[in-house]
Amino acid sequence: MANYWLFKSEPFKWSWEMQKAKGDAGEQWDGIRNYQARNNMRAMKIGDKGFFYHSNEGLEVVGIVEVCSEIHQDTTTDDERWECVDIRAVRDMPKPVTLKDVKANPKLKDMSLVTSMRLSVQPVTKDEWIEVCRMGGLDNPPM
DNA sequence: GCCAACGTTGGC
DNA sequence: GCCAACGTTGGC
Repeated sequence: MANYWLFKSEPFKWSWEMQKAKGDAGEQWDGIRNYQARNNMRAMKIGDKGFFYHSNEGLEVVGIVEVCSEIHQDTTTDDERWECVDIRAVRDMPKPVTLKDVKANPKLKDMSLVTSMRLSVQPVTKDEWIEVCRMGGLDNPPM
């Protein structure tokens, strides 16, 4: 069974458009230098789904991605502590879901996006996944 | 651009 | 192992 996640990126560093340009091959989610975020990636399996969130600018969930590799060394560093997975774009959110929308929804009050604001790779529960997808205009979310 | 939150580092 | 200093993240 798939698990669900949320990947944060500042769009001027790595945007949803750039992610989509990589197509089905995907791209490693590199640059993570935080243990909790890395541990979340270690827990990922191929086929897990995730939200792609624009932080700093946009502040919204703009798309859905899929984990497409096992955990491996982050090739942007020689430091063996830092590993990552590859992700590929699956589809756009028909209607991006903003942080404001998430905060305004009582069902999402325990979501990591609200409670662990600074964590850049977060777990998402199945209920949160379904709810955010619904808000984004996807009644039949990729599961 | 500011600043609160919070993770990491390093001296003791 | 504590905790102050420091650096980074990210919303506003």
